[in-house]
Amino acid sequence: MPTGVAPTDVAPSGAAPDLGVRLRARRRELQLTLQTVADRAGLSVGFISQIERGITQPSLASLASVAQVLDVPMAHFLSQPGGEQRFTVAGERPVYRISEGASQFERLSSEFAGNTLHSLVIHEPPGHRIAPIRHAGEEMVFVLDGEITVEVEGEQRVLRRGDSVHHPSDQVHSSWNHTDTEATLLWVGTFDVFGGPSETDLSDGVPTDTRRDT
Amino acid sequence: MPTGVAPTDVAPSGAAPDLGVRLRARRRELQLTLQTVADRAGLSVGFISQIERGITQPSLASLASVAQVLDVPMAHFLSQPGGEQRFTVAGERPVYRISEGASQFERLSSEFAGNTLHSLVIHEPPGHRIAPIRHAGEEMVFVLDGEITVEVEGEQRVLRRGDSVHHPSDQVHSSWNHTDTEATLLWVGTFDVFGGPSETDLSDGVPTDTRRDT
DNA sequence: CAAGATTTTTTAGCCAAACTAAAATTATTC
DNA sequence: GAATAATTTTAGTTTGGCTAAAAAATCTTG
Repeated sequence: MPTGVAPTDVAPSGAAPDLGVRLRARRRELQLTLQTVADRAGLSVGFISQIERGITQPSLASLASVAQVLDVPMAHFLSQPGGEQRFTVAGERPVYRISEGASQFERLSSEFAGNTLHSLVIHEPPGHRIAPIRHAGEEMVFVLDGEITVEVEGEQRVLRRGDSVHHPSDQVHSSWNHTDTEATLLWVGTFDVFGGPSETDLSDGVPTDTRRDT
Repeated sequence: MPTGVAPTDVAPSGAAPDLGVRLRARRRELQLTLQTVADRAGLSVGFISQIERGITQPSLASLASVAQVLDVPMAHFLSQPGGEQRFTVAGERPVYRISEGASQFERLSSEFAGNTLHSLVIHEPPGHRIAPIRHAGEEMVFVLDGEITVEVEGEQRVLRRGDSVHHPSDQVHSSWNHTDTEATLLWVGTFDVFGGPSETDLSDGVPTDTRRDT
C-alpha cells in the first residue's frame, strides 16, 4: 500500500476545499484501499482517486455513498478546522450584555473554519422571559446553577442544577427564569449567536433570550 | 407571492432527503424570492425551484453558492432533526462505567435523526490518564468541578472549575486528572461515543478516556 | 535486490443529469 | 378585474460525473 501524499496533487475546489483531503485522510484512518471504498460505494476506483486529488467533485448521491462507507456524515467532508483560542478561563472571559437587565453572556467556543459547536455561559436574571422561537440548528442547555423553566414543543419542564435539555432548534422553544435569583446556564448550539458571517445570523439564529432583547 | 407548499411536490432523494424542504424553508425565513436567490447564486430560477421540489439535485458547487446566499453552511441542508428524550435530570441519569477505576459517564444528549451534538457528564477519577488521540469531529470540555490537565497540539493547560477548551478533534489531544479528587466535566462533541451507527465509530470517535479504557 | 502483486493514477471516452431560457401557470397587489 | 410578481413547466444544451482499461507507482516477499 502506498504511503504519503503529494499535496500538490490536490487541486483546490471552491465548493468544498478540503473534500478530497478529508476523504483520503478518513480512508487511511480506516486503512481502506481506493478499490474497497469504490466497491462498497458502487463507484469506480479511478473516480475515488480523482475526488481525493481534487480533480473532480462527486454528486451529492455519490458523496452520500462514500460517506456511508467511511462511516461519517457528509458534513465531515464539507468543513475545515483550523485552530484558534481554544482555552477559556472562568472569570477571565469577557462578559457581554445587550441591554440593561438582560442576560449576560460569556463565550466559550473558539472560531475555526467550519466549526460547528458554539457555546456560551449565560447568566439569566430573575423573571427574564423569552418569547417562543424556532430556527434551524440544534442546541442544548445544561443548568450550572439556579433554576429555569423550559418549554419545547409544548412540553414544559423546570430545570435545576445539573439538569439539561437537548433538542433540534426548529422545534418551538422558549424559556424563563421563574425564580428571584440569577440562573447560570451552559448553552451549546450548532449555530452562531454573535459574530456570524452576516447580520442575518443574528436575527435568525440567536438563543431565545437574545432574541427577546432585540 | 405564493404561500403554502404542496408536500407531494417534493420527491425524496436518497442523498439528502430534506435538502429541498430545508432550502425552501430557509429561503422563506429570509423572505427571499426564487429569483433573488437564483440571481445571487448565479443559477437559474427554474433550477432553484426544481431543487426545492426535489426534482433535481445540485452539484456541490451549486449547493455551495446557494448556501452562501442563504448564509448557512452546506451541512444545513444535509441533516434532518426529529425529536426524542430531550430533558435529563441530575441524579436520575444512568451512569455508565466501562471498567473498575475508570471514568463514569452520564449521557445528556438525545438522539434524533441527523443530530449533531453529543454530550456527556464525565466523572474523571484521580490520576486517570488518557493517551493522546486524534479523530474526526469537534469537541469541547467545560469543567463543572475539580481540575484536569488538557493538552491539545502540544499546548498544555490546567483547567479548573468553569474553564473550558474547544478544538477540532483531529488535533492531537489528551487529558488527565492530576489531582487526588474526582473531576466532573461536561463534554460536548460532534461525534457519538456510544450507540453509533456502527462499531467503527467506537474505535474512532470516542473521547480520550474511553479509548484508554478499551 | 528483483519479481510479482497490489494500489493508485491516467486516459479517453459516454451519457445522464445539472442547468438553461422562455413560456405557461399561479399567486399577489392595487 | 387587470397588472405585476413569483413559481412551475418544458424542451432542450452541455458539461462534468463517472466509467473501463491501460499505465504507472508503490508495496510485499523471497
